[in-house]
Amino acid sequence: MPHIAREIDRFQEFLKLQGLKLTNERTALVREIFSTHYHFEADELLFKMKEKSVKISRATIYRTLELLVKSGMVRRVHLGEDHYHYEHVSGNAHHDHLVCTTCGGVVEFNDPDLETRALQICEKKKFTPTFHNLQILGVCDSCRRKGQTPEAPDRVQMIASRPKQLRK
Amino acid sequence: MPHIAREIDRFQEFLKLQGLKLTNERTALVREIFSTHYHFEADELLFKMKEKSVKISRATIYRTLELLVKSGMVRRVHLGEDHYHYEHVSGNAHHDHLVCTTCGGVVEFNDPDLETRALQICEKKKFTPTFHNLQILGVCDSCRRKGQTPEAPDRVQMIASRPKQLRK
DNA sequence: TCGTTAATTGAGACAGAGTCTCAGTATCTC
DNA sequence: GAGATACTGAGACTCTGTCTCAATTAACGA
Repeated sequence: MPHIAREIDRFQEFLKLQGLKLTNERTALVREIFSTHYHFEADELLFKMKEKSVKISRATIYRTLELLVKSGMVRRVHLGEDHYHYEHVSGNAHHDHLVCTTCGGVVEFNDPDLETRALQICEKKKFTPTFHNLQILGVCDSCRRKGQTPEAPDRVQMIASRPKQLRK
Repeated sequence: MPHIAREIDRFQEFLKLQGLKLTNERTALVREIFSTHYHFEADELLFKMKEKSVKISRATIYRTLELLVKSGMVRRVHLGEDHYHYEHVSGNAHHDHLVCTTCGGVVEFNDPDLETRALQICEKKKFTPTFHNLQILGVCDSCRRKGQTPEAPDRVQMIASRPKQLRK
């Protein structure tokens, strides 16, 4: 997979600039993240690696994710749950999320008009923005067809989440 | 304070509809939330009550907040930290947040154009929205004047947070 | 290729936010 | 006022995430 090799190179370059090292663990994680996952949780990554019998500790997972975020290759986002989700950044295009509170599905969108408007608001408030994060919670088309009706606005606080894997 | 009495009534009405009871603890929490705080954390509330020598357990705090969220009187929001913040809903006007990553300050804004655009996006994606949550992270005017420069976009992940109170 | 040095790793302790259980207590309704 | 039922507090527990420290490994130069 040439595409993944490129990501690994990109990461290595970043590491070198910081005087840091590319290890087997870091390589394996970049490979995993950029090959299959899109939105994922740290714990999920830990589980996947265990499944593949690649031994990587929780501490290393979190440390590597932090580096990937710093390098700009991975983004840390809130999707309405009480912990972080991560997503890899391939096209570099900023985007936001529609999160279905019924099935937990996530749809991305990028809307230049919305971005522009957000910048105008910042300007008006003399605020220097660096990052923004918009989640719209609701019910996706296919869940709605299945008869799911949305909760009253402002009361939706939980989204459907996958069953937890065992920790150890 | 007639205004707070009204909020308590509102909550009681909600509780009655659900076959639930208004207790001293719940009343005290509504009073606290609607009298002084605006954005607050569960733990902060716990601490304030302790300070006032009103004995309320953590479990009750969380249980009551959940009810208040269900009733629509309180909203649960992410402000860029890894745990929830709450805010009471008085005017019922939806708003979003500018969060300063330097001082931790929060500025609210409500922008009809932005809301409209968000709805249009949902329509296009056949998504039925119920709630949305937009945080713009960056540096506020007064911090910028003090010479704080923003981090590179997409790499800002932490915001300044107040020192933690002791748990117990 | 080898040795040195400094970064990295894993195990497990720790911390913070939030949930759950259960026995004792308070509220609401009649 | 009594009974039924919901509520509370204490503390155990879970989950996410961080930290420490001894042992390991990558990277660089000779």
